[in-house]
Amino acid sequence: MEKLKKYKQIYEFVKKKIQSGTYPEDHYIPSENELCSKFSTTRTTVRKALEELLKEGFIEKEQGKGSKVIRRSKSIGLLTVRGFSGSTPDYEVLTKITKEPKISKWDPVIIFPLSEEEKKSDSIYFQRVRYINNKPIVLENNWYSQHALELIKSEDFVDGSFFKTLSQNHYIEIIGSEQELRSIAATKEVAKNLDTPVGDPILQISIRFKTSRSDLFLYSILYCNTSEYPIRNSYFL
Amino acid sequence: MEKLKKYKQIYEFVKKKIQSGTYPEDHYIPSENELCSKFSTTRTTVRKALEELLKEGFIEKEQGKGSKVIRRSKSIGLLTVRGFSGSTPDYEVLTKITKEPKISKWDPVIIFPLSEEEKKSDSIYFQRVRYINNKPIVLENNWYSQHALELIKSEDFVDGSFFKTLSQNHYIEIIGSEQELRSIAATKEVAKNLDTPVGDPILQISIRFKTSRSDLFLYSILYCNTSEYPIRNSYFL
DNA sequence: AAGTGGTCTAGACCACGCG
DNA sequence: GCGTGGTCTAGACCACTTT
Repeated sequence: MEKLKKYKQIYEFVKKKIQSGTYPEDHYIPSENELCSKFSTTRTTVRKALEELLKEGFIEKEQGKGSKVIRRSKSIGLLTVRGFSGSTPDYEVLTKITKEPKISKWDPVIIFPLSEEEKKSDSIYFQRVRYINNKPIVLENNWYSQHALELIKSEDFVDGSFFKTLSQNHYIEIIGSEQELRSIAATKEVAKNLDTPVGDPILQISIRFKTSRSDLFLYSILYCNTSEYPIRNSYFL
Repeated sequence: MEKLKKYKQIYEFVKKKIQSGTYPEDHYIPSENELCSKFSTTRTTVRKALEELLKEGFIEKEQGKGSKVIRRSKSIGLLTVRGFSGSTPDYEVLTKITKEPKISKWDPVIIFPLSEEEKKSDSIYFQRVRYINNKPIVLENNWYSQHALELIKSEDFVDGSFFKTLSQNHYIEIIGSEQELRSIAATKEVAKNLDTPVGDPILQISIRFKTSRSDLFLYSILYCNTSEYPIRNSYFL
């Protein structure tokens, strides 16, 4: 799996230009036809790339005018397939591993039904805290099945990113996710990690990531302090 | 605007079959090629319809096998373009208007920037409570600009649905939304309407709906009691 | 080998915004 | 009138799953 799909190339190209500021906020990106000639492809493929940028809230489309870079507000665009690192705009983001990956029992807080193979196997579990501008904002618990993928130590994470590691070292891609959202009161553990009073309202996001390997799912439970950085989501078409 | 777009026809066709149980949970729907011949169209169009069903969590795709109806769990699939009525599975849903549509000032709780025309105009405001199985689950505040659309009385809502009214009587379609999620403590008003203690964790969803009329946006702020019915979201590809 | 969904090509016509 | 994005056609080849 060496070759990047064409629509992914276009997606990455435009995304980088946006993130680097080459395409500034509120400005129009090149038209679909221009991107077509630039990448020697057709509108179907270009539109597929733009559609993904649309879903992730990087651009918005205006019929008859063009596609415009969205003015990014102070909030984190979660709720997309990609993990945390791919979803925050330009804040200073920092991740600390609070519990190293280790073999453990499946935690009953996981609300998604496990497959038979997963149930028979133990899980690999690790915990991280995500900081934005030096404040702890998200506590993240992660599990995956030991039968499907070996234990990966956190020092082996590529650029500190678990998803990037899966992609580059194991050729595993995330192809989708299901999420369930609840508002809960901070437990002692959540409060301690997010430096917030016990009982404060916290957004709990339970996620099941689907991967390109049909026997491997990733399960995450995020606890988000949304008081300063709410979660963003957009939906089009 | 009489004619329904073809991909929308296919979308509605499959969605109805799923909701009526003709395509049961966990079963495969007709293949893309079958749908092509049924509707005398090409895969591009069929795939566009299925993509929307995918985004809204009605189906999932399995490469090499087919598209399967998703087993629906006890949660409300919000966070889509469509409003509440289009997003809950098969529970008994009931809506009560708690504040009739009337002209009022814009409420500063709206986090989205208003256009100049909107600022110059007053807003139409109404409030509803959504019940699932006779429990109040969502308190909904809604605004839109008076300059863009007249006041519509709640007794004129088609099937009690505001969005259906817009579509059928005013030819206005919802084409997208932006959302921002926060976990908050229930205020007195929220607590009273949702029959829950003051201070309980509540999921607040602020939404800006884009419509086919470029000068008209709909603004909603939902307060959701997620303790029994969490909010669902899925994301693919 | 046959059928499925995933990607892609090379066009077409339409609705919309703007000068 | 022209360029933009929105919809649609009619194919092609690929990767994957099942028989």
